[in-house]
Amino acid sequence: MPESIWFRDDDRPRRPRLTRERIVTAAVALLDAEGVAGFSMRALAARLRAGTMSLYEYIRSKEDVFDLALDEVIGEIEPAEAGPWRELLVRQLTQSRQVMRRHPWVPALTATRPLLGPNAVARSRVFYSALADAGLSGATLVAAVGTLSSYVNGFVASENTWWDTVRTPEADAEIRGKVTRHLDDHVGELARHAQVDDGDFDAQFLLGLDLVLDGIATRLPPG
Amino acid sequence: MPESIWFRDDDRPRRPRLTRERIVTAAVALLDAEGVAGFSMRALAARLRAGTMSLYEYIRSKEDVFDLALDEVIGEIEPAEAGPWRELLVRQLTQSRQVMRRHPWVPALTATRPLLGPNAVARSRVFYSALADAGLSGATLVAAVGTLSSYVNGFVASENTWWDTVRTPEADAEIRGKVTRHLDDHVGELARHAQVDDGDFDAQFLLGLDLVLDGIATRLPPG
DNA sequence: CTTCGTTCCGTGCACTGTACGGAAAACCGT
DNA sequence: ACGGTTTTCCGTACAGTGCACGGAACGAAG
Repeated sequence: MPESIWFRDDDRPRRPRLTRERIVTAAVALLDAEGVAGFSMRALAARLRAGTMSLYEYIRSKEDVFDLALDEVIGEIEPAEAGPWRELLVRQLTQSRQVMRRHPWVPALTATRPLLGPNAVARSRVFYSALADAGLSGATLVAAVGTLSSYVNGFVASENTWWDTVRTPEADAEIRGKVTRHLDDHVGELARHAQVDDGDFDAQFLLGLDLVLDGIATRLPPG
Repeated sequence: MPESIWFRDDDRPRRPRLTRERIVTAAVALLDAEGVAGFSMRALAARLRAGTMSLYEYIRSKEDVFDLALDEVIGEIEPAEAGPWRELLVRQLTQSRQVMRRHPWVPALTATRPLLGPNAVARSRVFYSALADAGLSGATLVAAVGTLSSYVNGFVASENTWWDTVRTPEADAEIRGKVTRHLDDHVGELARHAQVDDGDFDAQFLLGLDLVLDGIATRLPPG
């Protein structure tokens, strides 16, 4: 009795080789490995041992895949739960940065497309409600949230491009020196302590974040 | 006497049809008209009424063109001269935003590549010296500058993607409503005053900017 | 077994960036 | 005026892209 209920799996009456999930997972892996430039539908299909056009049963276009992959990795950010607004936001944003470092292609994509996926809006709500609880509302609330996410995005974007310029296959030290000298020549000693010098991005990140948070704090109602 | 000194132009003994400048100008125009996705070397060459491969006498790759076009439009930002640090920065950043609105492809490109062109570093120096004069230095100075440029980039990027989603050929109002409702459903009334509702980006921009500047102000030495 | 909807995918098309090598033109020394 | 060199121009070609189309293979239902 092979078709007995005990041997069937009614959760998935159809069991296609491909699924949207499998595609998205593979897309994230491919983007991690090759970057946006190295990403192609053919390479994605190859990774899944499938024909290229099979993918199009599950997604409408390459753009779709980008949107899905983006929301997928945004899902890796676990929403912070409770705590004072400031610590909560620091935790949340630190995690965001970690995710974007793990998936360096994220800032490039977020710059082009609106983030409307379920995970994105869920994370966004964390910011809104944290700051609303703290006492913000209206346009100020929107400005605060926007500023915070702009900050993470911008910071990690420049962090990534810095590693990219330095991590080029050859000439690790040579290029590093070249760029540093280039900047030194033109910006002068003002940027002496720029990331360029030491790559201490962790400290810089928290420093800038504190700055923004201080700005937000001035907008909070007294108490 | 056609070769008389009065009819010659000794400034340019060689006078090629193409020049790097002409290419860059055309590239900016093409990017303005078609966006990053619609930009191609063939289209660029066509705009210059030249063969595609002629371009490669003057630039090494498409990436080069992007870098040059980027620095070109950054040059449109006229460096603010004097004045109290805060007004100066507001002026400078407002101008940056205007330029990025005029050339909506800028945020997408800055997210990927380091800004090392002459105009970019010149503008960057304006920020550094303004804040240095105000009393910042070291890592705090770097953090402040980074935060400010992240803010403009991020703000305009989301501003642009918003216009893109809404300005889609068909269904101006329909899509607008769809997205608004989508966000309303998930983020709830917290974002009621989001850009989504009214598109009053100017006010929002200044609001967020003030927030960041307040944060910076807390780092200034007393006096 | 037939029918029908789903899944898979080979082929083809228009288009991309750019390597290569040759034609044409502009310059220079005689 | 003429040969040689260098600079400018670009046609062709190649490997790659996203995806439209239409057919094959398969599973479930009648």
